Amino acid sequence: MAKDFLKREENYSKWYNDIVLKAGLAENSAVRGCMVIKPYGYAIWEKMQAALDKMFKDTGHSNAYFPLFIPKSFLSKEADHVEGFAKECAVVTHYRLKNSDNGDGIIVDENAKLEEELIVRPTSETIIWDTYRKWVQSYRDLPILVNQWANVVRWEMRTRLFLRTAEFLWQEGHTAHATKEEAIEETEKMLEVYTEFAEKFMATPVIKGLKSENERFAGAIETYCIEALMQDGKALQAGTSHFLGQNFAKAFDVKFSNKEGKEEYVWASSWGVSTRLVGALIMAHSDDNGLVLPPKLAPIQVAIIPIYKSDEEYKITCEKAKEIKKELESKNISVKLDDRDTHKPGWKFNEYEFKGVPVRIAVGMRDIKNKTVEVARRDTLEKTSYQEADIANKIEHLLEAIQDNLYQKALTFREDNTTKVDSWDKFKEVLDNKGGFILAHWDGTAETEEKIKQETKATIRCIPLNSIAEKGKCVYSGNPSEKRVIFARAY
RNA sequence: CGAGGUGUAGCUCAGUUGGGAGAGCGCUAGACUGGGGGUCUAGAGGACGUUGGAUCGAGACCAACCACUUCGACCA
Repeated sequence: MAKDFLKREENYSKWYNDIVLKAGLAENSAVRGCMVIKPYGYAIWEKMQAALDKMFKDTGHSNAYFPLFIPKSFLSKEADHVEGFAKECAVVTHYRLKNSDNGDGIIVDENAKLEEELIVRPTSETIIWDTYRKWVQSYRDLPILVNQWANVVRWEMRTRLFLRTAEFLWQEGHTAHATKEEAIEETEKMLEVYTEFAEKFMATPVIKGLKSENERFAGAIETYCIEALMQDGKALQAGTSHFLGQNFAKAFDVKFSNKEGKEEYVWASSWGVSTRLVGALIMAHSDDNGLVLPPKLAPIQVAIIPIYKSDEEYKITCEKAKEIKKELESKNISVKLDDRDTHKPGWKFNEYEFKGVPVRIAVGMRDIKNKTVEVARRDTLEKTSYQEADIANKIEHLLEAIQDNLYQKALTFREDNTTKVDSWDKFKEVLDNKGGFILAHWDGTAETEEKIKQETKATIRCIPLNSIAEKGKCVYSGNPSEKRVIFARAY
C-alpha cells in the first residue's frame, strides 16, 4: 500500500493528498469540489467535535440549528458581508423538476420558479440575526450564547481535500450581548478555547493574533485568529473569532431596552472552526510513513495484533490480546484488536502505521512465554518489549508521552522556522528558501500589505496579541512601525 | 474565469503506420506460509469519458461537449 508512497520533500502536496486517500480519510465525490468524508476521517472529526462541544458547553453555550437556506435579501442587508461572500454563493432558483418533453431525462420546471431566490448558507450571520431580533427585547434576554454544528457552501474554484472544499462541516457560534466590552470578552474567550483545543488536543502550537483589515471577516469590526505552521513552511488559519460590533444588529434591527429603559443595539460575536482542522492535523504531524495522530484525537489509540502460526496459537494469542484489550479499556483507552485471519501481521503493522495509530501492541507465543508484549510507538517508530504486568498504566503514560512529544516537536519546528527579518531582500530570501513565519515590521497600511502580497504571495497572517512594542521601520516601505507582525505564505 | 495536461479493468497505466483490448497491483479460489505489506497456481473482471464525423475498418484521426488534474486569479 505505502510502497509507492511519496516522501514529503519530493512533493508535499501529493504527499498530503496520498495520505488523505490511502489512510481512508476522504475522497473526491461525484460533485465537483465536494468530498466524501470516510468513516476513519469522520471519526477524527467526531473526536474534534466532542472535545470542542464540551468546551463550548463548559463556557455556557447551547447548541441550536438554523436553516440551510437564506433568503437572498438577507445577505445584502450588511454591505461588507455581502461583498465578501457574493462571489461564491450557490443559489436555489426553483423547487420542482419535471420530465423533459422529448422524454430523455428530467429538467427544471420553469413554472416552479421561487419568488425569492434562496442562498445556500456560506455562513449564518444573516439568518441568525434576523431570528435574534425576535428573541431580544430587554437586557434580561441577553446574552444569547448559541452554537450550531452545520455544513456550509462556498463555491470555490480550486479545492483540496479538507483544506478547501465547496461544502464543508463546521461549527459557528453566534452570540449577542448588552455591551461592547462583554462582546469583546466573548470573542477573546472563544479564541482562548480554540487555542487550548489546538495545543492540548491537536498537539499543534498556534499564534493568537488579530487579522489586518485585508484579511478581516466580511462584516466584522475585528477578526481574531489562531495561526499554525505546517511542515512545508506554510501557515494555516486554524480558527477565527470575530467581534462584530453592532453591524448585524443595525442591519437586522436587533435592539433591546437597557436598565435605564433606553433602546440600544445589541453587540455581537461569531466564531468558528471547520473540517479544515483535519487537514491541519495531518500536515502538522504526519511523516514519510504516513499519518501520525495525537492520541487525544486518534479514533484508535492502540491496535493489538496477535502473532501466531497454528489454529491453537491463534486461540492462545487472541485470548491474551483480549485480556490486554479489556485492561486498557478500563482506562478509557480506545483499542482495536485486529484478530482477522485474512491479513498477515506484517500487513497489519503497515496498515496501522499508515493510519497513524499512536500505539501498536503485538502479542505472540514468545511474549506469552516471557510475560511481555511488544509495544511500538508511531511518533518515534521505536519498538520496546514491555513486561505485561500493569500494562494499562504503562500504556496510559505512553499515550500521554506521545501527545506531549508531538506537541514539543511541532513547537520546536515552529521556533526553528520563525525568523526575524529587517530588510526587504532578507524578507524575500527567507520566504523563498526557508519559508515559515516571518516576523517583520509593517507600516500598518493596506497598500503596503497588498504590494507585499503581489510581489511575494506572502500575507500578514496576524498581528500577534502578545507582541512586545518595538519601534522599527516597515520592511517594505521604510515608514515607522510600532511592532512586528507575522508574514507567511498560507493555505 | 485564463493557460496546459489527462480520460482504456477496482487502482496505476501501456497500447507502434488505422486492422485480433493488454500489463502491474488489487480482487476470488487453492496450496505452501505467518515477529514488517510472502511465494506459487488457477480464475473473474472492459459501453476504451459522451456525441457526431471522415474511412471498407477507430482505443488511435477530426470536431464538439463532459469530467478530472496541474499552474495562475479568488478564498477558510
